[in-house]
Amino acid sequence: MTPFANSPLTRKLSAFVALSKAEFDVLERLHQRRRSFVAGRDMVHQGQSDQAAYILSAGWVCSYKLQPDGTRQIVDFQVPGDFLGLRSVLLRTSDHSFEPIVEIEAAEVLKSDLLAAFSDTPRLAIAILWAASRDEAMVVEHLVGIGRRDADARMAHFLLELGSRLALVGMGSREGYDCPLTQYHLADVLGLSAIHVNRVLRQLRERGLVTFRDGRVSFEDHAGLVKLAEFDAAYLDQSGPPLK
Amino acid sequence: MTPFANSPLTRKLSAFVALSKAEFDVLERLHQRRRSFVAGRDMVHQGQSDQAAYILSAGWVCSYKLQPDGTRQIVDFQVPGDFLGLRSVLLRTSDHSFEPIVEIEAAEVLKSDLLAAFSDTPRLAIAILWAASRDEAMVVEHLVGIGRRDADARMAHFLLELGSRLALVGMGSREGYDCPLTQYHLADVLGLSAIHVNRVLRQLRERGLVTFRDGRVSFEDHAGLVKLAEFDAAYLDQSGPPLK
DNA sequence: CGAAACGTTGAATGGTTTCAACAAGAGTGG
DNA sequence: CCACTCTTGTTGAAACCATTCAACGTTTCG
Repeated sequence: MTPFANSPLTRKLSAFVALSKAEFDVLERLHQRRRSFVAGRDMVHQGQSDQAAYILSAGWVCSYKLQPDGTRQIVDFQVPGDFLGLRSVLLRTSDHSFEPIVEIEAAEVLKSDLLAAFSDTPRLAIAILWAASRDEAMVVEHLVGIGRRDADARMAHFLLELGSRLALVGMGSREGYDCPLTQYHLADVLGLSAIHVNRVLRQLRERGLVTFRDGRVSFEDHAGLVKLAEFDAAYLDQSGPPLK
Repeated sequence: MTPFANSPLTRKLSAFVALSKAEFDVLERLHQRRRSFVAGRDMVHQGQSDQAAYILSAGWVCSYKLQPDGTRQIVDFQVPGDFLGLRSVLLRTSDHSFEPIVEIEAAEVLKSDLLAAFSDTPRLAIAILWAASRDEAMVVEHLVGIGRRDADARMAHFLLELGSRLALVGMGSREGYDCPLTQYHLADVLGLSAIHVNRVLRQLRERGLVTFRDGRVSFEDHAGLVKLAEFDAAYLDQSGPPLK
């Protein structure tokens, strides 16, 4: 096993594609330029045009957009194994900001490194683009949730989705997972007020479904929660990238 | 001028990149396989895995997701010049459905044609991927709107965004544009009830901002509407794809 | 100790939905 | 041609979900 066989990104991709030794090695090379960032200070600002992307290896990040009136909408969270700013590398300036929620570890990936990796190992390129496409599917699902689910189902769905994502990199299970988010983060991602988030959490707890407390999400009735959220993980556990 | 210099897609891309003769020709070739579809019947179903994409040349389409409870959330509309199902060609099965809103004209693009075009004219590839990335930015902006704007601003923002998109292909101006959507479509895209859409439209009309009537959107106070929606077209009129 | 961040709760307000009803036009079959 | 239905648009009233305002508790940290 290569030293990075346990890097979260490798784990995630391995869940869907059998990677060759050469592909492992290229992934390993992409992890070379390690950096860390403190919590709370933006890594990338809205409008900034930056040529670097990151592979998150430890910690949580959120990507968000600020409104003129001061409210913010979190578009997505990144957890270990996720790419960060992939789009802005390949295509254009970022139109949203990235903020580490806790201190994080990330590998910086330069545009040139990425393009080189892509031409060396096309299958890896497809696997990575597939992961990016999965991120997009999550944004769409998120849109559906905010548009058409009430606060309870929204919260339930969100907590379940996070659970699935974390399970893929070995950081969560059907029992629950560690989660550094505050109720303010939940409010900003779900399009609710922090106060209402508090009430919704209380209600879910009193119904014996989930407990969100002290940085830990505990599923007490996983099946019940799935039913409440009408959660169908199909958009996450797709059949994988079209290799071969 | 080539026969397709006026195809909406060519117009759209030309607004951001100066296309060479060769690139024009490749775009022309992509428009060969013309098809039409009747209104109301899905072109692609959720979950279907289809190898074809389409370039929409006339008419409107909506892409949406159906919820288990029967409600639907429209993710985006496609207007002439837009790609349809691009992602499902390159990457994976579609996770939402496409429904023509009126009878439409589209050019079918096979995976092989697209890949050939990409390798023949890399700049065109980048231009097309840039357009795809712009679509993504719209989905994100849409998410922000549903999460953090009230019904009035949401409606105003949506009507303005559509106006900008249509103006790019010569189908709209600061005065307004033709629009085949029903109030139910507006409800499903904005995450509102059709009844409330009706009230919001009435209010915007009575405030002298915009009139939505008989298949026509008329801006009566464009500046006022921009202000109400806090509409900033930056995410649409980006500096263009990173060519050169 | 005081300040700041996060969590918690109650009461009032308000935006949005639901229910119910009706109007107008298009298309259909008798 | 008419009656019929279906789709779309419109409006009022009641109910409800979520927000805002206000207050207070807890923990952490300088």
